[in-house]
Amino acid sequence: MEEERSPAMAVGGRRVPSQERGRRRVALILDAAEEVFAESGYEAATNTEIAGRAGASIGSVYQFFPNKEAIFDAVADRYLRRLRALYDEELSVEAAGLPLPEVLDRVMGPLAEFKAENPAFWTLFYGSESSEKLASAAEDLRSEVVGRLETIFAKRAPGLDEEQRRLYAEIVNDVVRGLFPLALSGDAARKARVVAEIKALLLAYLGPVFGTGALP
Amino acid sequence: MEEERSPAMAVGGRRVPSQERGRRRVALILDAAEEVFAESGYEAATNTEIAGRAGASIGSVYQFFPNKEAIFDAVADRYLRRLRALYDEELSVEAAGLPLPEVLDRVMGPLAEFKAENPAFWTLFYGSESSEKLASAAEDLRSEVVGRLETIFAKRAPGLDEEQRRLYAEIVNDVVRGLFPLALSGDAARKARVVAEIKALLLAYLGPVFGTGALP
Amino acid sequence: MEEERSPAMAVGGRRVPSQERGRRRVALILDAAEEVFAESGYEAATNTEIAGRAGASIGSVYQFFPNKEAIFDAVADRYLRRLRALYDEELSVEAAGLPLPEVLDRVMGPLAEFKAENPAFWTLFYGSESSEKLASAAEDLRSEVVGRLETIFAKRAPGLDEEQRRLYAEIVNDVVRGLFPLALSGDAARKARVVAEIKALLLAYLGPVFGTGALP
Amino acid sequence: MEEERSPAMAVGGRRVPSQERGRRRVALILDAAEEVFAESGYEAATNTEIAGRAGASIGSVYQFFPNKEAIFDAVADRYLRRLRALYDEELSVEAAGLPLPEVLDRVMGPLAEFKAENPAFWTLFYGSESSEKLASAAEDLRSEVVGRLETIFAKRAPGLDEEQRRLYAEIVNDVVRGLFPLALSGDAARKARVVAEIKALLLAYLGPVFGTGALP
DNA sequence: TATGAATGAGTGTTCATTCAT
DNA sequence: TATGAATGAACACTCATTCAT
Repeated sequence: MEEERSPAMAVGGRRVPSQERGRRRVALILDAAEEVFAESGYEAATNTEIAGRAGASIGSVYQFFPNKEAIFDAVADRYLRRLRALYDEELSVEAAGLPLPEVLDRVMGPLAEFKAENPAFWTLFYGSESSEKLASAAEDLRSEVVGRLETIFAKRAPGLDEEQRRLYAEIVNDVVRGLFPLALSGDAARKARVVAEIKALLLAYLGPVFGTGALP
Repeated sequence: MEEERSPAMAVGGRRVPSQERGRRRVALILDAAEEVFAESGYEAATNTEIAGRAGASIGSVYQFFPNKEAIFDAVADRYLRRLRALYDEELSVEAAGLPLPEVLDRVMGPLAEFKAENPAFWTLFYGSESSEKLASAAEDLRSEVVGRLETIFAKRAPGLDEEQRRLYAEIVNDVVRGLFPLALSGDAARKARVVAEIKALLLAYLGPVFGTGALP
Repeated sequence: MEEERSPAMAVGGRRVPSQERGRRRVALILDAAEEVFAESGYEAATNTEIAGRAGASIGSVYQFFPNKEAIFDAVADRYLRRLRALYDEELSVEAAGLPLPEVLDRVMGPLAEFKAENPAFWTLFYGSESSEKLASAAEDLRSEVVGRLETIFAKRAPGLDEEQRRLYAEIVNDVVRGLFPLALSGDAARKARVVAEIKALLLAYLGPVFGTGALP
Repeated sequence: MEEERSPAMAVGGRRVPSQERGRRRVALILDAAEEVFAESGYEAATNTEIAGRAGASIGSVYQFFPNKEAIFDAVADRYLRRLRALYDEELSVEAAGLPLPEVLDRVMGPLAEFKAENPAFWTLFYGSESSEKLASAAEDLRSEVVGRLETIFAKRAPGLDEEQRRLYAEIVNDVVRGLFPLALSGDAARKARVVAEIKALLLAYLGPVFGTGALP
């Protein structure tokens, strides 16, 4: 992935690894951190555990990250970049003109794919509100999605009050966020069914406002 | 509060306080725990802090609760009892026959009221932390609400496949849970508006299946 | 010692020990800390070592002191109280009227006694300037002595410019402080000799200004 | 600086740098170390910080110094050489014949100059920390000065008991060392005044023994 | 030779839990 | 029964030192 060339460190690292070895280390640490944060939550995760799973010594971790928070930030940042890349492909401005069901597919599709490929992601970002750390990272993610939805809604219903438009965007985001765990609570068939229900739900709600057909 | 006569301890207590004084102590501890858990989350909360706010010594706390987990369980249990009492009033079986909008009011009303009266509740149960502890408590709450919704839906659409019915119940629960935080992100007007939107959303989705009018 | 009834904790403790057992603990910890600080200096001293020598667990130490700094402060405070008590006896205002040699005895005597009884004291307070912690504690001690000297000098030479008087007081303090280690570098004979030299030195310097006889 | 031709490494180095480049590196490292030791004290100073300020990598530092102690020793040694050079000029054997006030000037002058030019020096050597490391370095410095004073005193009072003579030398050294910080606690006027007082103090004490005039 | 990544023992500190009084 | 002192494993983080490149 091109956008990860100069990685994580941009966010708040201690030392940008200048050797190839260091760059590999950082990636391993982030992978391990992802796992551990997801399993235990931010508070309960321990740097020692992260180091252990990354096959590194604790000192090595601190060579690149000044503290636990920075590790988390780097993980969050990596997620954000990846999700943004996914949405850049599927939910660009042109997508606004597609029929509403397809637009919804393109909202939920990347998220589903992302969730499948990054099992830690959902737990981490949408499974918490209490830790400020987590909440702020989740907020970044939320802005990303809500912003894109607003743009699309603006294209489809230019006359709509801006605040109302934003509310729609937020509702869509929160509905998806609220229902996605249900979609993963079973086998593929179940999953398909729940996703279909979510789509039905949103279509019933949004159709009258934004029209269901393709934009002319 | 009547429903707490034979109290919390049923869940995981060490010793059922037979003296009035003991019962008061337990209540104070739970009140304090509620506060502390809400402010700091389960992990970061400390038993010493809880004891302090309850005006008790740490030794005293351990006289009634064998460990931190038990305190949390008791808090959760108390919530569950209170919420159940609220729903017993508003969402009894007879409510199933009311017009759908009113049914939805009776689903969301108690929750809103409860959330308002117990500020710790939402943060604690729906702001997980991916801790198993929290997740299991949240699951109990979820069953409570989903079960009631199933009963109501069974009344309104007896022909519906049971699994489908359950899915509807779960979706309603998750939508409400997913959108409620948005409802509280602003002033009273905002709140009313978001709640109205949630209702509109659910009506548009459920109306065709369950009918919007009162049951004959 | 009467003045240590409600001890150390006044300075910045975490919890005032309410049980006798706790009070004994605190005293043991302070004794150990005194030793360790003296041997290793503030920076290099470790709380674990202090706990170990006090026969306490590390947790016990933190039960009474919130951090290393507080331990040091308590040690310093204890020294200050003890030294003050000593000087209260020997260097009260009336002492100002004695013959100068005796005044000097009463300046150096308590210090010598104190140094002998508290071997850690000198190393700790007069052996450092670099650590701010130490420096500030030393400053307190210095003020104590310099202040008393000023009072005495004021009595003996009321016409003297106040600033000049203060300078004399500071010089005496610093000379004593600077030469005392020499006084302890040998056996009793050597010690007596050096102390005599210090007295001679100060008499030669102060005599012309403050007179050597008793005040009328 | 001439006296550093075959440099510091004599004391505890790992490898005598034969290249010009290496010699410059060592000097830079020592400069940095001087700064860092002075700012933070021996214990708190970190080799990484030293390396950083010297514009070198930590590995590079270890190419020249086997450990932190060796760096300190080299710094101390450099000071000693410099101070010795200064005293070689001003306090040579011939100086013994000058009038006593001038002799004292030549004792204190170089020290004042040296202290002004090497701000780290005093803090480092006379602001111990009760570390053995520091103490031993300070001892070297002390010997240097005390030795010279003994020589001078031997010239001026050949009949004096050797031990007594040594005691005088030590006292002078300790008085100066003890009072110099006071001399720097204010502006130039204050400084001059305190230095004058020190001189007066020492003259009053030494005059009767060593005579104040020039040696015939 | 220079670089900087790797190591891990050690430090201050916290907190659930136990236990003596 | 109530109190609060005692315990120690665990955690975040540092830093001297070594070693691969």
